[in-house]
Amino acid sequence: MNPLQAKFARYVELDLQARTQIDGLLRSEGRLVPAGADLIREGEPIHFVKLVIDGWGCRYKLLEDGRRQVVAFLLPGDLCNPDALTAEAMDHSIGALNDMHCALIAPEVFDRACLRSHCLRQAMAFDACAMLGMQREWTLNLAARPALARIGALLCELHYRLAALGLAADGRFATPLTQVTLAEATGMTSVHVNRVVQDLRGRGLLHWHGRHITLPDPDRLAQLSGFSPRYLHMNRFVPGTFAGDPDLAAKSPRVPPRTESKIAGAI
Amino acid sequence: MNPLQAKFARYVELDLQARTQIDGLLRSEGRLVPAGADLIREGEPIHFVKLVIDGWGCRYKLLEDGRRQVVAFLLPGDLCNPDALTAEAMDHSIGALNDMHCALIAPEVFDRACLRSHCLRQAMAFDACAMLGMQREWTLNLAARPALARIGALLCELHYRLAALGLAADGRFATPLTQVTLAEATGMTSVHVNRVVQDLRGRGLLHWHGRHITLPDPDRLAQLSGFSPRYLHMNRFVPGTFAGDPDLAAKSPRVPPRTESKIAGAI
DNA sequence: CGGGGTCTTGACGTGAGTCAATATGCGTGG
DNA sequence: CCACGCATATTGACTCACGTCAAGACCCCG
Repeated sequence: MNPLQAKFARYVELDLQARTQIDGLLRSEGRLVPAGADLIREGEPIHFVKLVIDGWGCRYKLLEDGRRQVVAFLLPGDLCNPDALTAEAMDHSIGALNDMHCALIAPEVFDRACLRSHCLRQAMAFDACAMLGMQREWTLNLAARPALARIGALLCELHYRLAALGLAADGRFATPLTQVTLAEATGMTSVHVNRVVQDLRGRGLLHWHGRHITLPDPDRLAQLSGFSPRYLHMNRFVPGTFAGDPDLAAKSPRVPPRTESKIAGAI
Repeated sequence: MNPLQAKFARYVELDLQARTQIDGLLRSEGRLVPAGADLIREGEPIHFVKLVIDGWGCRYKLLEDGRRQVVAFLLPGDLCNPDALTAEAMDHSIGALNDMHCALIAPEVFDRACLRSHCLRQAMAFDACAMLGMQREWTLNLAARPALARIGALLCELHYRLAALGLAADGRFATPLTQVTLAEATGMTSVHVNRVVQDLRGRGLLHWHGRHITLPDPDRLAQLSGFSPRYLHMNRFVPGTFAGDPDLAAKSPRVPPRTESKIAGAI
């Protein structure tokens, strides 16, 4: 099972037609991007739809002062440029966190595949929703949550996404993250990331040694961090890991309580 | 000229067919959402594609502690739920900042219009790029910029988007923003927003009285705030306001300098 | 065995939050 | 036309989460 198919199957049930088209896409030319290198840079034209097959990447922007801000993580199965046919120049850069295998898909090929399968089109639409949802959630995290919750929520999201791909089990997953990268993503200093990480360790919510992370109690971490996976739109995925509790799925889609606004109902 | 058409014309040249389809969409049932009310809430099903005709809205999420975080502003011509056919439940809420007129478009009608015009499809794709781009830029703002630049960049973006619609001239535009709303959007206290606003006033970069904002020197504010409109993808728009300088368009698409990474080229 | 990237730790500085009081402006009803 | 009342804006004093700086420790890899 390739990662794109694994992810898409979390959105909708894929029929044979869709799986065939996906397989077709996967047969595109491949590319190895070494750790630390860029897949594409801000301002460059977009020639291919790129798909992460293996390894992690990140979307980032450089600031005036040279710092870099990571605005998204790319995991296996993630599309780097679904908008190849539209946008003519990148408004951000994409870098590899570890050695990263990508498929380079000609935009026309990509488009044709979408035309040929309704399921695939649907899955792509879900994926776009999820990307926007993640970005919005990330905006909220940075704006509104204190350091501990911020890091906690990021770890929960990564864990959830990886679990959906079958790349995490029992709260454990391999990762190329460093505390510096985490700092670039959370808008904090690596020094402060370090202190927060130790705090999480102290609370028994995180084991992180080298290239492996374990979340011993994802539910508690999620609660502490205000993480709820709704924005990922993976309707067909309820992680076994997140609960011995079978009612989790039922409890989860709660609407946060709203202190009554002066004007009553929504439309 | 309706605002949707005005915006889309900044992405691509609209042919007659596209303009006809857009006019068709605009004839949908309308709705008035009073200031402070919600258009739709997190968790609710999506029945319509909604288009802001007049007034301002915002996307927001509520936090555990009751604060609300604004993650995007919706201006005339903005689509609230282009994903109506895909996502079954909202992962955030949409509220009106002032009295807001919306068109409620049946998803099938929306879809049909897109099918019938290639231009329209293209414009929609651009708009999706822009929405993602804005969200990423906003992520970066919150994570990496100090309060003054954060507010500056937001004001620049709003000004740019409004100017593209013809709703700002000479740096001046009408707005329902309050310092509280601005605080909810920038992840700051309204107290601190106030101090920053006064700082901006003191520097002669902002006039803000009641429901009108003027940016006396948008270029300088943009530079101070690190704002560059690339991420808005409005290729066919170079604001007169942003420059007596006709070379601005040529200068603008710069790639920020990159301190040489250990591993050389991008692909 | 050495070296660079990574992680830790401590002392100290500061931007932004908190709390709380006061002003200002505006829409409404008298 | 004026008075009241609420939303919004402003101010000052004090606190604190997180940044800065700098030194060391660790650890994997060649």
